[in-house]
Amino acid sequence: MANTAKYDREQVVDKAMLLFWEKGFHGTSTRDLQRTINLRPGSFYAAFGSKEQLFKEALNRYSQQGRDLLQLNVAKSKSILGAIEGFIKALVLDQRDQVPSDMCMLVKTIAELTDEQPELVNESKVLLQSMEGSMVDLLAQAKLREELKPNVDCEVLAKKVIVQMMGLRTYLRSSNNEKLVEMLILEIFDSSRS
Amino acid sequence: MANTAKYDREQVVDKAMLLFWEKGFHGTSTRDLQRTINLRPGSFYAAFGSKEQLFKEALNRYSQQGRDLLQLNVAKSKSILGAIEGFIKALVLDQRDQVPSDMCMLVKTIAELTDEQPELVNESKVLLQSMEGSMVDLLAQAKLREELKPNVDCEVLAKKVIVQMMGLRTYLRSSNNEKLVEMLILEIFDSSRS
DNA sequence: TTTTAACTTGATCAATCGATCAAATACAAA
DNA sequence: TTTGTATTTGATCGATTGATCAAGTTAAAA
Repeated sequence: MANTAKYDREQVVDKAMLLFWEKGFHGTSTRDLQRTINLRPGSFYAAFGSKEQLFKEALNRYSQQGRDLLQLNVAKSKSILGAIEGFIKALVLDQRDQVPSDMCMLVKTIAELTDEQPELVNESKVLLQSMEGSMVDLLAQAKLREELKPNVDCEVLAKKVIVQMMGLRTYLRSSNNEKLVEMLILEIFDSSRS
Repeated sequence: MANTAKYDREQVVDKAMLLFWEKGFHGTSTRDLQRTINLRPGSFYAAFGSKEQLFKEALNRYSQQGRDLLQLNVAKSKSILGAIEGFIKALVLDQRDQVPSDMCMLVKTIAELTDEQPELVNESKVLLQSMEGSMVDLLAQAKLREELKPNVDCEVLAKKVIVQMMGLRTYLRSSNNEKLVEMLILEIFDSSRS
């Protein structure tokens, strides 16, 4: 009936995500994008509608990658807390030289954008909430396994973990002090471990 | 000998700073700026040279405001730790409805910009370092006054405080959870107080 | 093999970007 | 009051922005 697209949508979104992650929404031009993903304007707008919609898709792709990394660490670690620590270390330190920014793309987005892009700000907030939810679930499991003190509030602890991750990644970007960041990652659960 | 400028440079930089703080470097156009500070292009470029130079001046103005707020809290508080807590509360919570963003302008800048604006990224890092230095000095005073446990490393604690501030302001932006943030501010010195 | 609809391509749109400049204006010094 | 110069003004620069579109190309369905 018709011609078929010659590009792989997943690969394209992935490349766009990396560029957006590095340069931000306003710092990335549609021509940057089109060159990076090797699509001419017609194909670009037929596939994604607008720069904003592609960014939204990139946010979700980014978030999915984060979930995958967390799942990977849960699978390969014996303890839940060890898995979370491994996840944070991998995300914040080990992946450093393989990704375009030290900072979380969702954080970069809520930091950069205003009410002029409400959908993108909101999507980032929702995805961060979702990550916090996954953290709550894992900590609840850790509590069942008696890895945590019985009086620990998992929802509060999850929020603390997210706050630490946000702070540590930002601090790493500003100071490049890996030693300190590694130390503080290991301290996250210090007062909650059983 | 000549005509004299009709604008107050400090007021102009202050207004520009607020706009940059809200919308970021790429999100703020020179026309936005010129309208906000009521200067025509000629005066604008005669006074500041470029958008980038004005942004740099705005960063320093922002940083000076932060130092002033810290100094104010030191002056009106009996204890050093109380002063730092008061400063953080004022900055993160009380000022919320009077400033254009929940987040630190220096953090927003290092989050948004790349090697394409090395001077602005570097200036932000330097100013953050300077704030950390002030924090070290205050904590050293607190230690002398025996507000801190004798084994506390002031330089490490200062870094922890900065990490917390970065994390908490970002988390507040993403979740709007003032209650939690207030609680976590009060916990910052929990394990260091004598 | 022909048809037909989806996809690709490159030119191009109006709007806006950061920045420049000549002319008009205004004020301090002579 | 006149002179000289710094400032102000608005037009305008070339480049780039996000996005549109018609023409050309491709491949699945008939």
